[in-house]
Amino acid sequence: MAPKPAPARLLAWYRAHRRDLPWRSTREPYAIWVSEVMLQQTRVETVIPYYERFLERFPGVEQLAAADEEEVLAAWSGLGYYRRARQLHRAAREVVASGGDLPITAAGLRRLPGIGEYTAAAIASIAFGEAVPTLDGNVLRLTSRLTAEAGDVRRAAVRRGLAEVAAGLLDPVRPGESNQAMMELGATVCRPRAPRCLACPLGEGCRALAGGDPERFPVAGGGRPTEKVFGVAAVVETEGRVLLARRSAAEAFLPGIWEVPWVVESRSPAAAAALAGRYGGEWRLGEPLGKVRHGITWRDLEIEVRPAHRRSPGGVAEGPEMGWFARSEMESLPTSSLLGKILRLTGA
DNA sequence: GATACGTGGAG
DNA sequence: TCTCCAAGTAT
Repeated sequence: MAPKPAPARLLAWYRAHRRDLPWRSTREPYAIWVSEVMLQQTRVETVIPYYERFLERFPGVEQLAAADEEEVLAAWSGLGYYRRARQLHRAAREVVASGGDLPITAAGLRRLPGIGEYTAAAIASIAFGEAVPTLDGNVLRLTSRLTAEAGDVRRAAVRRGLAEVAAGLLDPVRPGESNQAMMELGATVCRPRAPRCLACPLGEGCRALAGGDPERFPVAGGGRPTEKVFGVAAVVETEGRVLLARRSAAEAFLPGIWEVPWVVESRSPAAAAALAGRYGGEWRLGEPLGKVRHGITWRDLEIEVRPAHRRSPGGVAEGPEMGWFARSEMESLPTSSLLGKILRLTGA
């Protein structure tokens, strides 16, 4: 007899091991919606009491829409990410204004404030039976391990591939239950650390388990950890204008981005001296921050970079273009987040 | 694609 | 104490 297909094994496991959670005893769209928004980046145990109190206070979308924002926020107080409460409230008013029923497809739900890709799929599959996979953190981890996905899961293409894997685990007749089964499996068995692979119904086909180190997945960050490096930035300011340099378009990393001249080099006094010498300053590793000499503010920086993105000393300063810009002008330039940090550190 | 957004639990 | 991060979304 052939072994049961994966979607069936998954469902069987879920029915035997699922936790009894308040929102699992209903398929009412509003209740599912509230639970899914509350569960965004928030632990199940934390959500439970909030969910029960919220539904008692606002039993349906009409009551929620009729409430003052202040009341809604009060009910949310302590849960965190308060934008969720405001957007849920706003969305409830939109729903009531357009008839009182939630959109029944993921695409329709997706247009409501506070409902992103995940939440739209969750509500559509659980409350309305649409066969769309939910790619939350749990499912991402589960599918990346099943396939031993080596690509960075922050990349859109990799995530699309994992969504395909999740779609393959869906029972088309019970997509909501399948999705919850994947999330439950990810939360209780395929955990971030110390996964319980012996208890996993999908262990037989899991490539990460076969590889011997499931915790290696999901891969984020190009496969290599970030490293702390020490560097220095030169904020050269004259008459209210700041000297910026731009990389050549030929450079692979951040071409065309304006930056203050800076170097990044792992604990290399030589590199620091080279830059300091170029601008006539004197600088040594470990000196206090914000030293000003002749209009030049030198900033020590400790930042995290990926080894693949390490540039040679003075990489930016050696770019083909240099220019002076008022701080107000910089808002319209393509700049890196690092520039913003540096300018904030050096004040107005 | 990187970041900000809140809080509390686990290792 | 400290880091990581948990059923993400919006910008």
